[in-house]
Amino acid sequence: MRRTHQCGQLSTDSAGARVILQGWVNRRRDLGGLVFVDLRDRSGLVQVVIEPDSATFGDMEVVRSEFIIEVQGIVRLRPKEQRRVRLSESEGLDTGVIEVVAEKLTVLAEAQTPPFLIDGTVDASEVDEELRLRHRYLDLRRPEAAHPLLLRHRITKAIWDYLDSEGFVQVETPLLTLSTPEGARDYLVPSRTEPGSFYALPQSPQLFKQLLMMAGFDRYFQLARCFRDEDLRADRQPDFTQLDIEMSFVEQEDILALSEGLMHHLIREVLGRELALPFQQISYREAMDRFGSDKPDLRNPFELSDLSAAFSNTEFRAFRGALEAGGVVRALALTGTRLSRRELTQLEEVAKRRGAKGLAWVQFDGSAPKGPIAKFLGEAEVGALQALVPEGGTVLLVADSWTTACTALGAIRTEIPAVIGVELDDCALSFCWVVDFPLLEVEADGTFSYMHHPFTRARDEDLPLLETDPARVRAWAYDLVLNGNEIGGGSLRIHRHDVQSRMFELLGFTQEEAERRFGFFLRALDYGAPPHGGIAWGLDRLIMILAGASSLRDVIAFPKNQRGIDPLTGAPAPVEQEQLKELGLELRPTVGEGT
RNA sequence: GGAGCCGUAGUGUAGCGGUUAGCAUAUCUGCCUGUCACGCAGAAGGUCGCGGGUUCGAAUCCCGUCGGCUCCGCCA
Repeated sequence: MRRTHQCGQLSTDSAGARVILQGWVNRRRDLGGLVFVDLRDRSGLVQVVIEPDSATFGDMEVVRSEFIIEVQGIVRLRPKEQRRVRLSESEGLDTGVIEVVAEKLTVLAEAQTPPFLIDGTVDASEVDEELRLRHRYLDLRRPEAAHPLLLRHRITKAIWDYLDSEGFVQVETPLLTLSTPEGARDYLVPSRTEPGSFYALPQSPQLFKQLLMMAGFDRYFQLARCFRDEDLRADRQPDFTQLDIEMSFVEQEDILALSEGLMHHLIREVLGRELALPFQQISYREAMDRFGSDKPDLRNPFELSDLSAAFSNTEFRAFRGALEAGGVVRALALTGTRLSRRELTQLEEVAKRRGAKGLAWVQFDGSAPKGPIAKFLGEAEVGALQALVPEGGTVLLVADSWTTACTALGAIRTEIPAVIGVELDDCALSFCWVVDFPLLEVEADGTFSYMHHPFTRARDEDLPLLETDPARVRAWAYDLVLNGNEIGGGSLRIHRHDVQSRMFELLGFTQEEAERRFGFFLRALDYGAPPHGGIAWGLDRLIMILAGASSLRDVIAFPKNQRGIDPLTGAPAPVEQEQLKELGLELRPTVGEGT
């Protein structure tokens, strides 16, 4: 290796040293008789000065931004009046006080003018994101773009260290595996050796990690790549990374405690902050009741309340209809806040998007209620409403089924801070657990589907309900929530063949179907499966929040755009006819160009 | 599958019925020995995403389409 230092390593201590640096030209300032170059590598920037009497002065002529050059020279303190405490944003580096006087300058690689400025003078948000992703290798030269990846590295390092010290074993599970029904859409990979058959890329290593427990691996983890062929969002990529954890002979509290310990370690290591443990636990029911969400953001001060009783004799037809249909009247009280018509309309849109038929509102500016529904309100109802906003303000109301009313107001609750101009503390790390999820969800057609996944264990005391009232059965399932984002979820698993079969049955699988899809797994259960459970963290999302990013794309080296296309490589792309033939595949003429 | 926002030199933007399509920055040339977003002078650079329509006249208005982003559905 020729280089003796990295740019950012140099400091006043290096003064007088002869160094060889290699890096990119961040900027060039040509004063005619004197040329300055800011040289950049991963460690930071340092100023190189080429003096007119230098033998290498002429070499500078051709050098442009983003050329890669080697500079041999002497480090010296800058003239006193020319010292800059900080030239770069890189923490604490004081290369602004020194410079490298070039004795020899060699161009290692020329570079075209980049399609967007990457010298730190333009903020990334001002450049079209697609352009940046198409040239991601240029984008990542910017320290701000590279930062989330460096943070990511430190986070995964902390995870490895902590789990290793806790006796966990990292095991890799296959990427080419079996498609299992339901859940998300699978990515399929055709088999050449078994024409007509397909692998699926794993949506998660769920069954493999359970098999590892049956194999006696006690404590397992993996930074597992997972694949789900669903539409993308700012916080959803088709291939993403889970921290997958599974433990044997444990109960729910053991897994929560392990997760908390790990999170505490991680936050201390990468942010130098101390988390208060344990995290608050909120039941699913309570989370929905109070926050209208199963991933409540506890930084948000507003809460929902129930006014079903107060409106039991209401004359307001829309509310009475909802109550008679077995629904509820729920409210979101905004003490001291008045909203404009325009804002109320905007919020009503939010409620409607979540299935509410409308959004009612009442404002108190004294004791008289104002708003379109005020004239339908009896004295008791006005009293109940006013009790929610004793100092005046707005009450937003939705009457509907419990789920719809809670969800709609929950969505509004999330919007409120932005609407009324209150900022949630973005430095806060507000963790909580949501626990006691229902085992099952009732579909529109009245059938049951699992809420978490079909391997989730029901709470023992709720088991009798499976026959009488399955919707009320609670699961040993939990989600980890950070600032209103679901960043992890897990459960205790079924470890008995008979219980697992019963679960499949309940979910509408015929015995034959269950055998065909999960036979290998049911057989494994017959050979002695320990009680076990685990959790999977959405690693990308966690990093996104800790990096202060607003999109998963910022924390993934080479992300895909909203249509699942990688703007850099252009994937996915058509393949040669020959490749299809080998796989025994034929494209329908209407599909793609199919070259 | 659906809704919304956005597409103008390399980049970021102004212009919103008649402009030689403006500005900044980058690029190129010249000058410049202490700059650090160097400065100064000059030059080049535009199918106004694409197609159609309205109009005497369209970057501008209308329709369609393509692309990007955000959201709903979907994501055990």
